[in-house]
Amino acid sequence: MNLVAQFAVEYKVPCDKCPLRDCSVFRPLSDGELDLLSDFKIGEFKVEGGATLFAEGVRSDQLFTVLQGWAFRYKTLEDGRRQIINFILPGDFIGLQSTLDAEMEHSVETLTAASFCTFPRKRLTDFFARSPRLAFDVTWLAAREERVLDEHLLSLGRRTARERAAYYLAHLFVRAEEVGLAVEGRVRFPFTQQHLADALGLSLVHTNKILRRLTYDQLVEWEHGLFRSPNLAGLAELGGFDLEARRERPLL
Amino acid sequence: MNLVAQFAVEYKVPCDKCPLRDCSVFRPLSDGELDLLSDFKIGEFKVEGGATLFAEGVRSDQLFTVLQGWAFRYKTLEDGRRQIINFILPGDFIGLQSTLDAEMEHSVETLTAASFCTFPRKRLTDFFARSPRLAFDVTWLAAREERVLDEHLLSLGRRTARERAAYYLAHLFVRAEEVGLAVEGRVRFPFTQQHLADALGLSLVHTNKILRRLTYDQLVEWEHGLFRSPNLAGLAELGGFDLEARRERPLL
DNA sequence: CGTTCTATTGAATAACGTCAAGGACGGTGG
DNA sequence: CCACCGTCCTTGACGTTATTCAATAGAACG
Repeated sequence: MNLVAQFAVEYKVPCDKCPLRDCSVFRPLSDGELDLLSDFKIGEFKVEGGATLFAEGVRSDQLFTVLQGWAFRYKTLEDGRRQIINFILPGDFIGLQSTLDAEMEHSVETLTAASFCTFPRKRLTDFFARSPRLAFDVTWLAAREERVLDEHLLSLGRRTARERAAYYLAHLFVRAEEVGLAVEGRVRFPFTQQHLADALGLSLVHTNKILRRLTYDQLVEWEHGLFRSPNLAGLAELGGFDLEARRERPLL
Repeated sequence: MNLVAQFAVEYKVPCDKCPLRDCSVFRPLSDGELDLLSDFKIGEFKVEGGATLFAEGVRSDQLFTVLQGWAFRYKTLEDGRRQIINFILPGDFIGLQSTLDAEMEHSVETLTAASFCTFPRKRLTDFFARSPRLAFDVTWLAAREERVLDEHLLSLGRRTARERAAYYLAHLFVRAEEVGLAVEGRVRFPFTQQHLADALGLSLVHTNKILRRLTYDQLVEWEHGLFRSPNLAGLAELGGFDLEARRERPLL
C-alpha cells in the first residue's frame, strides 16, 4: 500500500482567492467567514494518482477539502471484496467520518494527482465556537453526504443494474459539471470499469455489458476516459435521478 | 397515508431527568449542557404505530429525539419499490437530513407507539452558538450516521444475502440492547419479514428462506416477534459485524 | 370462527456472477 | 520502427443467486 507521507506546504492560498469559489454551486461566504476559514486552514498538500490518503484502521488528525483531482472512498471485506462508497471531487470536504478518538473505518485513494487544503481536527471545536454559522455548514455538509448515501442505498437495494448504472453515471456527470470539470458536455472520468463496478455493487463483466447496452441505446458515451451523455434527460429518467434538484452548498 | 398531526404537549421532562441517560452508551453531559438542551427542547409528542412522521417531499421545521418506540426511515421508487435506510430506536436523533429550505427526501414511519422530544430547527444556529461542544456533538452524530450507512452500503453492494442478513440482525440486536431493550438476551423486533427484506434489499421470499436457514444453523431465533441469537459471536462473524467496537455517543 | 396479515414452501424464471479467451491500446526497450 | 508487455475492455458460455408466481399454513384480531 502506497501510504502517502502528508506534508504541509508553506504556500497557502487564502480562502477568498480559492478558484473553486467561482463555481455557482457554492454558497458565497462573508468576508469575516472567509478570514476565519483561512485562519483554520493550516496548509496544502499534493499527491500523485493512486496514493492512499487514509487507510482503514488508521487515525487522521486532519480534515481536508479537495482543491483539484479525483479520489474515492471505499471499504473492503477480509477476502478483498471492495465497495466504493463514493467518488470525491474538488470542493468535497472529507475526514469528518472519523472522530478524534476513533479509527477510520474506510480508506481513501486518489485516482489522479490531487491537491488538498488541510484543517487541524483539534481546532474544530474552536472553529465551531468562532462561527456558529460555519459550524452549521459543517453539520449541513455531513447531513447532505448522508442524503447522497441514502440515494445510493436505494440504488443498491432496489434499482436494477441498468437503472443503477444510469443513476450513478448521471449523478457523477452532474457533480463533475458543477465544479467546472465539463468541457463541451464532456467530462474526463479517471477511473476504470472495475471502479464503477465496485461502486455499483456489480461484477466487472456485468457492468461492462450494461455499459455497452447503455451505449447502444445512445444514453452514454465513454471512450478513452472521456464521458458524455447524448441524452442526459433520458439517462436521468431511466435512473430516477432528479436533474432539477437544487444543489447549492457551502464550500469549506 | 396516515400523516400525523404533530402536537406539542405541555408536559416536558427536563433533559437531566431523561430516563435514557442511564444507558451507558450515552456520553454524560455537564449540568450546563443539560440546561441548554432543556431550553432548546420545546415539547414532546406521542404517536401510535404505523404513523407517518415525515413524508417524502414534505418539509419539517422540527428535529426529534426518540424517547421510546421503533420507527424506520425509507425511500421509495415511483413503482413502489421500497428501501428501508435504517431503523430508528430510542436515543436516535432525527430530522437533520433535511435542511431549512429543502424538502425531505425520505419518509419516516413508526412501527410501534412512539414518543419524541422536539426541537425547533430555526433555533439550531442559536443552539450552536451557545454551546460549540453540543454543536460538535450534533455534527458528530451526523458523521456517525454516515459511518453506519457506509457499512450498509458495503453490505448491499458486496455481502451475500446470508452475510447481509447476519450483519443486519447482529447490528439491530446490539443497537436495541444498548438502549436497554433486551430482556434476558431477547429483543422484541416490531417489524415483519417484509420490513427486513426492504432493509436488506432482498425479496420477501428469499429473506424468509435465508432466515429459516440461519435458524436451522442455530444463529438466530425469531418467533412471535421475539428475537434472540443463540450464538451472537457466530452471527457477527458470519456477517462481519464488529462486536467489540466502542459505541459511546452523545444523546441530545 | 371467519377475516386478514404474516410466514412458509416449491417450482419456474430472470438477473447476475464466474470462467475463459481474445482484442484494443498505450508504453517501453531494442 | 517494431516486438513485447501490461492494463483495461469485450464477449460468449455456463453456473449460481435471487426473484416472481402460486399455493398453503399459521397467528392475530376482532
